Amino acid sequence: MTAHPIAANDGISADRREEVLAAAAECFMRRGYEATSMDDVAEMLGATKGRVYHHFRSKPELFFEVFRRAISILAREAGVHETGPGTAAARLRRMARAHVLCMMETQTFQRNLTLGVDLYRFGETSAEHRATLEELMDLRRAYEDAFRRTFAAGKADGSLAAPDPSLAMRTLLGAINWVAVWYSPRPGETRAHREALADGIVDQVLQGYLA
Amino acid sequence: MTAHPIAANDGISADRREEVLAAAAECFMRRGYEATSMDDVAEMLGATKGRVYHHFRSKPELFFEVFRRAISILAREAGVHETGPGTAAARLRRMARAHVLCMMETQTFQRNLTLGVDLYRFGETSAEHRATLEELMDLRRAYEDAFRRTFAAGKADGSLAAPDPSLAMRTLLGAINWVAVWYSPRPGETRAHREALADGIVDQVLQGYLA
DNA sequence: ACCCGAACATACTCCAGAGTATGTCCCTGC
DNA sequence: GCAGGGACATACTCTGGAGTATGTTCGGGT
Repeated sequence: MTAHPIAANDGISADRREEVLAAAAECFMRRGYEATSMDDVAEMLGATKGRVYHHFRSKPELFFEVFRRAISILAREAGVHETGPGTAAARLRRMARAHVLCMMETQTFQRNLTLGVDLYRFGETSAEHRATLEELMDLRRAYEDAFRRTFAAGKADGSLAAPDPSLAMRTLLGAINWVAVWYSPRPGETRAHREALADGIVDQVLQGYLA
Repeated sequence: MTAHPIAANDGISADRREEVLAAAAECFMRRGYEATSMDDVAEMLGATKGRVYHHFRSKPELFFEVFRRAISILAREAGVHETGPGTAAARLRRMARAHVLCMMETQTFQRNLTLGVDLYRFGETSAEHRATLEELMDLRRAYEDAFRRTFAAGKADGSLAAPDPSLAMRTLLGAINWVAVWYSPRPGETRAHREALADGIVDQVLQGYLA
């Protein structure tokens, strides 16, 4: 965070924390939040609980970080395309395409978004955690709103035909979020291959919203 | 199952078992599988664990029954429309519409389908449970295949334009499965209201696949 | 050479929750 | 009217997992 005299040391430390975060994402994605034990996360690292608790205060906070990371990736990769050249339809296509690629390439993080929403709906978290969850849900809502706004913009500039932008956003996001559920990378699969697949998906799905 | 001398008694008993099943579905949907305790299910019934364990041998078996019920509802309500009058596009529309209505009206059961798939992907269930899970996944696959076949039929009869029926099935199911995630019934909502919403969703989503 | 703190590992505590064993009530058939 | 079993409630056991307290190693600063 703050500038330390030895920047190199800070970078190493951050990397090791990152490893823990990635292992946690993997575990949470596979077994779900509750079924994942802190020992599971440690085992995946070839380490012990000590290491995990050294970097994260508790299991909820570890999960929250995974969630936060997932959204921040989406916002950076896909959300940025909201402001860009071309019609609303063109921008929406770029957003959706980037979103699908995120679902495929950072699947371990992205699948935790759904888990987080479930946790929110009827979590028994108390006070402090509740507040954090609210904040995370706001981040998610903010990201989704980019899609909603773009649908509305498409209605205005005539490039999209969405009677209900809110509903359109939900069906579109449903279709492309679902990618994280069924997609698994083929061995020896290249980036170009994924891009082609993403294009195919987006082409088909977006067909329903074009003017 | 088998015909008993006193049919009335059997019916009453079946109803009480049904109550437990519904309570379990509600709990599993809210908290997820692992986070739900057998005491939670009992508490929702205003009863104790004794009652739950009287009707179901274990927690996994209870969940499996919920899952099985969810698919059987889908197959009965939506799957049956695979064989019907009209073009493949018309049949697909009826299937999708019924599917969406199931997502809204039997949400508690349907949301457990996703949980089941997650459980399957990396469950630590052993031997017997593993076999049951395989069987349940087959049931799900069989249901999804109805959509896949209908897309293929639409390619043949010229009513649908799906280059890849398998991919089309996935994006379509993604969009309409997602309904169970975001939909919650408005107070005082009528069946007609839900049907209108379902029509709106299906109209929009199907647009992308029409020839 | 020594100290200190980051970065872990080890060895505990403690509770929630699955499963069980047993008791209780009531209805039904004889 | 009584024997038996279905349909639970009560009262346990026992393990797994979150969190903690304490030990250990190692690299850098003085």
